[in-house]
Amino acid sequence: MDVRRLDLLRELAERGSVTAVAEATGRTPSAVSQQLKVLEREAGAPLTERSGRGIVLTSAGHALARSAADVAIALARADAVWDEFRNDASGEVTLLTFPTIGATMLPAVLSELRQVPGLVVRATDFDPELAEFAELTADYDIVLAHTMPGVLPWGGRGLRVVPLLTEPLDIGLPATHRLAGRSHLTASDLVEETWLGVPPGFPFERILHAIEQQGGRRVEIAQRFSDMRIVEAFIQAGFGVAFVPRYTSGALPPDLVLKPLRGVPSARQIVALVRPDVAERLAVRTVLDVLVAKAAELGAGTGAGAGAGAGAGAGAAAS
Amino acid sequence: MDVRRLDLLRELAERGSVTAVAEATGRTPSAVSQQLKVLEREAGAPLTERSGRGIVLTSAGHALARSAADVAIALARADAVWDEFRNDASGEVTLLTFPTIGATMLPAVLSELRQVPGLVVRATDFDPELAEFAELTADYDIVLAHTMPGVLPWGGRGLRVVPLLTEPLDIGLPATHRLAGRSHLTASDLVEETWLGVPPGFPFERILHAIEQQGGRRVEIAQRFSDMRIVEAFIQAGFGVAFVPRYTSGALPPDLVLKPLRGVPSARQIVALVRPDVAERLAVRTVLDVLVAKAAELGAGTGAGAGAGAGAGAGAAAS
DNA sequence: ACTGAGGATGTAGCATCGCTACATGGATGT
DNA sequence: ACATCCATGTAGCGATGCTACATCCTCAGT
Repeated sequence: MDVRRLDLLRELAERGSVTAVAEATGRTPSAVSQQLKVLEREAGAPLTERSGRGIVLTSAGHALARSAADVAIALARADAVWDEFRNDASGEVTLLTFPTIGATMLPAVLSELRQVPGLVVRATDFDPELAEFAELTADYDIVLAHTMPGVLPWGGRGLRVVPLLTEPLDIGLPATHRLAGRSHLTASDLVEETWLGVPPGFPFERILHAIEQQGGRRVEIAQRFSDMRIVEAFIQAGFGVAFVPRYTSGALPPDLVLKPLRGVPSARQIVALVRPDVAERLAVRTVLDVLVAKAAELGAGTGAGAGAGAGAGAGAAAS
Repeated sequence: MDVRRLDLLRELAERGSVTAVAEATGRTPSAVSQQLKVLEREAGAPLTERSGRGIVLTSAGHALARSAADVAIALARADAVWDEFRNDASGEVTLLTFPTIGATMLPAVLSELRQVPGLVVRATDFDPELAEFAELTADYDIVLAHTMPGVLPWGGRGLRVVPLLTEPLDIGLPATHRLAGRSHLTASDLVEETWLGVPPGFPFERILHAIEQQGGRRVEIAQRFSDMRIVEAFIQAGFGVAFVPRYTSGALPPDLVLKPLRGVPSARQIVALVRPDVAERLAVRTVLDVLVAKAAELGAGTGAGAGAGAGAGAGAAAS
């Protein structure tokens, strides 16, 4: 049972096609196919079977791929222990962020990480639909994701989920709005309003549904944007009200006010998603630690607590 | 960090010399040396340093070797999971036994294991001194060892210790002996006797010291044998008394009687020693399970309990 | 039904890598 | 001083894993 071959099987389980594995590992599909064939011969049982144009893993294949993941973890841990021993957190860590947190928290995180010699963080932004977050861990070491509390559609995949922040979602209003003087708002205040929503499939939607349910009627959604900057601009311009995350919106324009929502739990959970094997890498854990710490600062600044285990070392976070 | 190279380092940590690793892995010393050199280059720090004719691991080398052991465990576990999946416990398991248990328990164990298709057990006997047991795990998958309760000189090495049996050590007397009618004996009964001992360094010695201490004088040791057959023959012939293990002596000659000792704890602990990585192998675990079960039968037959966790699956035993 | 695209898998050849065989050099013990 | 033991260099060979190219199969679109 060669490790490199097992690793290929693990990749196949994650990516689903020989071609994808080949691309991801910088080989030709032929090479991957050959190695899988050898592995199959060594294992003594069929691991894949054809399905339409592609292939799928047999149950035996899945079983073996699971073990392969454990091996990958052990191997990554060995690397990590070694890097710790040498106190060397160098290496490249790829990170995918969604826009809001990328704008507010990431600069501080990266500037702190610049202190670590040899550590290179490559960050990119992208605002995927909820379901896609997990898939992206195949291509990025750390994926920052946001979702509603209690809704964790990943995790079944064996991903490590590091909680960063539980962030309240306030209601953004123009300073001139009739509700702008209130200390807080309720569902019934808001069902009359025109809303700026998010594209279908994005996390915020559920809360709006809760408001509709409690307010007793459907709200009108005038526009749908995923980019907060645009939303803020539209709020200012009087096109409607919208959810605005309390901490990660950065400096708000003076004519835009945030009001907490009462009676409807409105918060988003911000987490980092990491594949368990890459979570072992010292460089990755270093980045995660700083993320957790900075997120805690952000949350502590206004009183609301961060997710959990801030500063406790992300390596110890549950799966 | 290549796994094969890490494995070589692990072997080096265990065996202590390049030549020994080369022999054990069926290569030339040159090949081993080259691979270690490459590993060192990859790791970026010296792993070994010369010491006289040979080499020793640096502290960095030890650290990495420890991780290498973890990787080996994960890899062996992957194999085991796979074998379980296929319900295939085939493979060769080498086993080293000391004489008494080899004569009484092993035949039953091996005949039961003959039922398992593809499983080949190669057993050898050898009665090493206490300290050597651990070293032998480098060359044998399972090493049956005996020691006094509480004395576990191994374990620090990271070996898995599977308890099989706690066996009382009775006093063997000729049927014609003045003490042969007693239901049990005490230290003071025995200090007057001429003894048949074991060679220095063998486990039984400590109990004899305890008897001397409680009896208030030194006993006379006429002969020293490690082989129980010889001891029994000498007891019969009236040369002295000796410790005789209660369960593992097989069919005793009619003119030899066993009397329990009171007041001095006299028992030996029989355990199986296994390297943690080979302990993961399904074939090895299968053999261990049968060993544990048969040992429990042996102990239960006369009322005294076996060590612990009989039949609970040896894989779960503590390290 | 025909055709093109996408995906897996064979075949031949080539480069890399890990091994052996042999030689070298330092440390040890007689 | 010499023989011995052990680690380590060097040259060369063979296995192994890759690429390039070709083939086959399935699905989708016209």
